[in-house]
Amino acid sequence: MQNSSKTLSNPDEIQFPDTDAQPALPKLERQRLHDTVVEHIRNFIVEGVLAAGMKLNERELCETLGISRTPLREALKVLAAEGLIDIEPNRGASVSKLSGTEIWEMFELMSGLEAFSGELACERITPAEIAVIKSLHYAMLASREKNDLSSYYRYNQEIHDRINEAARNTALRQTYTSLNRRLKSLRFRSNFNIEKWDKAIAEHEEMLKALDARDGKRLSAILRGHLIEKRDAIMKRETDAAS
Amino acid sequence: MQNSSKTLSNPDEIQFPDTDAQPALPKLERQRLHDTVVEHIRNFIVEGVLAAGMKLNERELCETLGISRTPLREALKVLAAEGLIDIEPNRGASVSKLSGTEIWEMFELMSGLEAFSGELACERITPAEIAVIKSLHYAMLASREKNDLSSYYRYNQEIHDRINEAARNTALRQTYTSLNRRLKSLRFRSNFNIEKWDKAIAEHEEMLKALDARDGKRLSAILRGHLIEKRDAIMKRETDAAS
DNA sequence: CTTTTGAATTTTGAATTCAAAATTACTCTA
DNA sequence: TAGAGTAATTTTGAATTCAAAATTCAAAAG
Repeated sequence: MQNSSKTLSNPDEIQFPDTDAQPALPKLERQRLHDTVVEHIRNFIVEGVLAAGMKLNERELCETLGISRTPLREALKVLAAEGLIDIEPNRGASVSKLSGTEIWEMFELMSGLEAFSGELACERITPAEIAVIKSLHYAMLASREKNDLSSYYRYNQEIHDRINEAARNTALRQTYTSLNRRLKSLRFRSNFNIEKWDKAIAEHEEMLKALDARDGKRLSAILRGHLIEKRDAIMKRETDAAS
Repeated sequence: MQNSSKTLSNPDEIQFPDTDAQPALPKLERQRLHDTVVEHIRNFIVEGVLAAGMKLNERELCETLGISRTPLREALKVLAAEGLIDIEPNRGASVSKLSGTEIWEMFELMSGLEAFSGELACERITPAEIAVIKSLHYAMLASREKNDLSSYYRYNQEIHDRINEAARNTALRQTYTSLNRRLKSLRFRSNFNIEKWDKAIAEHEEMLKALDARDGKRLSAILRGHLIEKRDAIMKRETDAAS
C-alpha cells in the first residue's frame, strides 16, 4: 500500500552533481510482485473488467498475469481484507456481490464520512486550497455546458477528494478511499437527466459557499444530504431495474 | 503437521442417530489455517504480547505456531492490510509503530464514527436495547463503587458496542471495530484518577439521557467530546512521558 | 584502532510440489 | 431416460524448494 520512503543504500550517490538526473534519488523502491498484483486486480474490479459475482480462477489469473500462485493468493487475501472479493474455503474467490442492504449501509457510512470530512475541512482548509476547488468547480461547470458527463464526473470526484484532503486526516482519507473504491466497483446504471444534473450543480454551489464561509455544520449537512439523495436515487433505480 | 479440523469425508457418518451429538450441524464451516493465524497474531498484537515496533521473524513465528511459511505470509499480508503491521520489502514485517500525528488522527476519526453511530442509534434503537444499555450502565456504576477498573472498562466498551450495534449499519460497525482494535493495540498508560473517573461516569449519564430522549445531535456531541477529551489526555500523557 | 570491503549466513520473495477437497464426467441400474 | 453412485479431473490449501536480497561477521587497509 505505502511505498516505503526511499532509502540510501549507497551514500556515494548523493555526491554526484545533479545535472539533469533526478534531484534526490532514482527509483530505489523496488516493487513487490504481490503489490502490483493487488493493484492490477483492484483496477480490474473497479473498472468493471471483473464484474460483481464473477468467479476468480487462480490458474487462469496466474496465466493472465504471468505469475505463480503464491503471490496471487497473497494478493487475493489482501483484496478480501479490503472487502473487494469474497473467499469461500475450498471454493475459491469471487468478486464481492453485495446485498441491497449492504450497499445502502455503505452509502450511509459514506455520507457520514463525507460530512465529517467537510466539517474538518472548514476548520483547516487554506485560502489557496479553496481557490483550487473553486477553479475545479468552474471547470466542472464548463463540462456541464459541453454536456461532457465523464469529465464532469472526474471534476466532481476531484473536488470531493480535495475537500477530503483538506480535512488533514490520513486515517479518515484512507477509510474514505477504500469505501469509495468499493462503491465505485458496483458500477451503477447512471440515470442522469438534466434536472438532476442542474440540481447537483446547485448543491455544489452551496457547498462552495459554505466552505468559503467556513460553515462546517452547513457544509456537513449539504454533503450528507447530497450523498443520501444519490443513494436513494440509485437504490430506487436498481430495485426498479431488478423487477 | 497440524491436525486439520475434522471434516466429513464420508457421508455415511451423518446417518448415525445423533444421540448426544449436536442438534443442528456440527462444525461444517472448516477453519482455514490462515484465518486462525490472522486471529492469533491479531490477538497477540491487541493484547500487547507483540508490542509496537517489534520485528516479526517469519521462521520464529512459524515454529511458534507450528505451521509453514505459506499460510503465515498470507496472514501477514492481511494484517498489513488492516494496518496492524507494516511490511517493508525484503525486510520483513513489524508491528505498526504510529506517529503521534497518526494516533491523534485516528482518535479524531474514531470520534467522528462514534458520533455518527450515536446519531443513527437514536433513530433506530429499540426500548429493549435501551434497557440493556441501562443495565450495563448500572453494572458499570457498581464497578466504580468497587473500584474495579478492569470490569469498568469492559462494561464501558460493551455499552459503546451496543450503541454501535443499534446504529444498524454493518459497514460502520466494521470500520469502528477495525479502528478500535488498532487503538487498543497501542496500550496507552492509563492515568485514571478519581476525578476523571467520576467525570466519565457523569458523561455516561448524559449519554443515557440523550439516548432515552432520542436526541441524536446531543448524543453525537457528547460521544465526540468524550473521545476528544480522552485523546487529548492520552496524547498529553504520552508526550510528557516521552520527554 | 577505526573503517571499509567482501564472503558467509540469514531472511525474505516466489515457484514448485504434494495433498485434500470439490467438481465434473461417466457408468450402471432401475 | 433419469438418477444414484463412483471414478477421474480440476481446483484449492499448505509444505517444500529454490533464488535473490539483506544482514552479519571477519579480515585487511589506512
